[in-house]
Amino acid sequence: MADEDKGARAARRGPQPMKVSLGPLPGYIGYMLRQAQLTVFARFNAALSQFDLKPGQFSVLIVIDHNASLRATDVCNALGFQKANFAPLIRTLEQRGLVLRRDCERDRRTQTLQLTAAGKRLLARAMRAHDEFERELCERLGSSAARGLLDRLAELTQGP
Amino acid sequence: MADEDKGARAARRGPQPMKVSLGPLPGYIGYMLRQAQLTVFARFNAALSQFDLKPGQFSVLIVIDHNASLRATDVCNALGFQKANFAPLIRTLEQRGLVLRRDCERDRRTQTLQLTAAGKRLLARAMRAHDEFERELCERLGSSAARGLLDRLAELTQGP
DNA sequence: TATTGTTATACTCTATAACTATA
DNA sequence: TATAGTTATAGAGTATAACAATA
Repeated sequence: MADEDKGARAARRGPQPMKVSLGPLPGYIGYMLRQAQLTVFARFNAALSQFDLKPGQFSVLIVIDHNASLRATDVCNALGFQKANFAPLIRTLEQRGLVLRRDCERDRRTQTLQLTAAGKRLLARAMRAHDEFERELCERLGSSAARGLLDRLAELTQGP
Repeated sequence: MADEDKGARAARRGPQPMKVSLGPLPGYIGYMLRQAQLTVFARFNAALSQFDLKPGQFSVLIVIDHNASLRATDVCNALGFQKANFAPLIRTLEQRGLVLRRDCERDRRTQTLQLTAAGKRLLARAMRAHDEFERELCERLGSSAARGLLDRLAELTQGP
């Protein structure tokens, strides 16, 4: 439908697509954080769509890659997962051949997690796509402002 | 359990609570945005718990309060709700006596939304609690840094 | 024909409790 | 007794499709 039609119809009818005021919401840190997070996650998913990696899966691969002999509990504590929710996530990654679970000799309740060769390859490719994604975010903000943003976000996350 | 016990046991056993490296994650805008949003929303819910208002409900009350003769579609467009998910939310607010839906004379498909007197009173009290909550966030960051943060978040939210 | 608002439904994320096998 | 990991389950939040009433 053309804009002229829409405007004309709105003028003659009563209810119409309104210009809505958000009031003080755009000045609220919580509201803006939420909007930004939704936007950035949507862009993340678009940028990494070819790898079929959601943010949570990507972060798990990174943490496993950066720590030798990790256990499921360690990953959960580091990333804030409930262990009950971690089980299906890691099973998916294992079934995709990205992660290997090896029985631990010293404690037979647990397995140590590591990336397979295929997992390392996929993560390396995903990291390149993510680095480009991150670079675009920083370009949008300016590199100095981007560092400042990370510092502010860390301050919000910390503490009581 | 005392720390000494934990440390001693960890030394003699194999697997232990590890110091886990997050690798590059704390340098990623998406990761830090998510952590900060989770933290801030948890604090929001604590600060407004006595009013039984979740962030989405609070934002709906604010938008209705700041716009005369709003329709459901307008609120959905402004706040990014699906209309199917808005229906139960606004019904809850109506049943709590906070919002009034008046049949629209000019378009009988729709109703105009407005706050009841009780809705205005509750929102006013919730706003005072939220202003205090926001003040604490800004204190944590410093007021100049807080303004900068809002600007960066707006830049992330905007555009393609 | 298009739009408003509703219901039904499904998928994801997240949270808790109960269970097993170990320790 | 306490811990690691699993399953089952329930609650949010979010998405689409189909529908009735109205424009």
